[in-house]
Amino acid sequence: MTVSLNDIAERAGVSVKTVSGALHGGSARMSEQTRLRIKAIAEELGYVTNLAARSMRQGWMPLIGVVADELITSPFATEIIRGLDGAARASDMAVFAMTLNGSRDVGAVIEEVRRFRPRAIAYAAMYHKTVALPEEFAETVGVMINCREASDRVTALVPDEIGAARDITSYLIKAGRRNIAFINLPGLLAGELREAGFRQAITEAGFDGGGARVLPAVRRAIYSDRAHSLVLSHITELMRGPDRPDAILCGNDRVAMEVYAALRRVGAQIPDDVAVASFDNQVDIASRLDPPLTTMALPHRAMGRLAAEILLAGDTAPGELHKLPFQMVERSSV
Amino acid sequence: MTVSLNDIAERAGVSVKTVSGALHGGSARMSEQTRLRIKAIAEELGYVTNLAARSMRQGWMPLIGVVADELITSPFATEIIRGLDGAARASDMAVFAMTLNGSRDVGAVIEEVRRFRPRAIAYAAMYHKTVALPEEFAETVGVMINCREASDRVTALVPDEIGAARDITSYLIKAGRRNIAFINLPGLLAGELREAGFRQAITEAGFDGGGARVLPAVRRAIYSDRAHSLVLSHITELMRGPDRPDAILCGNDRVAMEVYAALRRVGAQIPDDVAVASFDNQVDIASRLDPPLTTMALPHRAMGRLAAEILLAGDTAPGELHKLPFQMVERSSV
DNA sequence: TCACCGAGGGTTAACGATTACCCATAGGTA
DNA sequence: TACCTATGGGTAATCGTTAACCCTCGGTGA
Repeated sequence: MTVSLNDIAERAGVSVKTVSGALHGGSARMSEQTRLRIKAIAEELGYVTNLAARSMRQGWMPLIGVVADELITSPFATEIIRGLDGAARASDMAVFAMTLNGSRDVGAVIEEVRRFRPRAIAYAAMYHKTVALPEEFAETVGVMINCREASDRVTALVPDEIGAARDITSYLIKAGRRNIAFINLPGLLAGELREAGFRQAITEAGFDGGGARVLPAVRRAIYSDRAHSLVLSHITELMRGPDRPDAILCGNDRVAMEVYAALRRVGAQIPDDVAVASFDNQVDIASRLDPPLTTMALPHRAMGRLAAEILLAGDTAPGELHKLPFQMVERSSV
Repeated sequence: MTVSLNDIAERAGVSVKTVSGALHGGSARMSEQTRLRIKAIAEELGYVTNLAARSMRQGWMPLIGVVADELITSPFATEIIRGLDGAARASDMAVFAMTLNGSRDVGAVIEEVRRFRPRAIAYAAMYHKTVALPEEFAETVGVMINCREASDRVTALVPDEIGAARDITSYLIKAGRRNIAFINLPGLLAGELREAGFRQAITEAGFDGGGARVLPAVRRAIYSDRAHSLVLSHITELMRGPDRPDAILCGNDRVAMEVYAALRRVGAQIPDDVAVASFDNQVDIASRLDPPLTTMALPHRAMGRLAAEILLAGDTAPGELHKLPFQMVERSSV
């Protein structure tokens, strides 16, 4: 059914190895004429390289395996795959992702991926977190993306949450805001780190006494329809209180969306009365809010790209931790 | 380096074929004792099946190849992959997706996928559209997902846009709304079909004269920050005019988001003054709007699942067109 | 004249898993 | 006793590609 090198060899009246050399071996000794003739026949017959067969000799398939922790449900985390894919393609590799949707255990999925003999394996998380990788996979997985392994045995790529929080807070301060509240998402690693960065920037700027407050945003799950209740009460309290903030930094864009709604309820204007800034740059939300939201974009694409580069470089890294910078997207909410 | 059947056979003192039978061949004649002993050794040595090697005999890798048209940029279209994955897994298959990001031509990407010798190939689009597949790939691609091939040579799975529009319109009518405006997204196949369904439902209900109007929503690209300008002017005009609508059906959730903002500007209450309904159920948006948006959820998951089932059934379908029903998600905007 | 060289291409042995076919033994049966 | 069959397992070919090694045939310098 499918065309093999053999078929081409027969048709061309040469040996298989000559065909192989003509099609793939860049430097094989061979007259240009023969090479062209063989290529023409391959084209005519509709030959498609069989990578599985090639992999028998090579020992691996030209694949970067990705074990993804719910990745698929995240709208913007697909950027990770995009970054991986771009860098992989440069080495003529493809990305092969497998998702562990909740119930299944990590080890089993890693083994499933290994059956395809990828050149290297990465573990990617949907949101920044710490992951406990089973002992025996510490050296199977080459890079952790958007997460770190509990005992830091594996090289990890994570967003620089603290730095981003410091940057955006400084930005608010430079914009003249002096009384900044931070509405955080409790229970998330990213939230904790962002809060730490926020505090650092406030302290460094030297006006802690006056303004900074940190409030938890929601208790319910992110996808709950009713999550905004807490935000509304906080905002109402803040804006009606004696010490009105002139800026609100949000734990992420979703919180910002709720903050927008709450501010509207209490009649506050963005950015005139209150500036709003946030993290993530979840495009559908951030660019569509009214006014469009200034936010720190997660370095997902960059993490993907760097991951592929590290994996393909092949130098067994000693479990470093790379913190990648966010990028500020200035819109009109500040 | 990696463990092969040979290594296990040596260790167990049996032949390779016996090991193969013990590990994979369910019904091979063999004492249970031997089977268990071999399995134990395989486990101990950390054996992982080499699917590439197996594929040499089988002729294909246990993969469903997916050629995805920008799929990766779409937050909710990942549901297609999820559906595919679920159904594929039931047959011990994996999904292997490759994205054509704009510049590259379809044929080249299909060939790239074919190099991995997938059992079958699907073509998936990010949003409902018509695709012109190069002539020679009409029989390589087994199923079109969320799109149809221009000349309908390939079995296609698409959302039943017309039916969905009729359903949601009828729902608005049943809710007592009599003056319904449809704010559409021009230039999209889905928009055209939804509009047709809307008109059908209005006509069937018998009160066309009074209320239904169709207005284009935006001219700019979907991701433009300034896209909402047109919506705002339309809504202002509608709501201030003599013939105020009591319901607005939106071309999709993004339009709805802008409609919300516009209605707020003109001081209209949702759903008391105006009910709002929409299409897509883009969760981040629909469930977070205030009030949460009633919308028709796209059957992405179902399309993925059905695609895998069709591909794996193997019966060369004669280019049918399957229209899959949306699911209504009732929230509180109606 | 002859050993040598390089271009061009052939032979063959892997790679790992599967499978069609064959063999040996034990126990039952005519 | 001779034959048959079920059980447990071995042998070797095969899939498509690559790579190590070999062969042949002009031409060339000594």
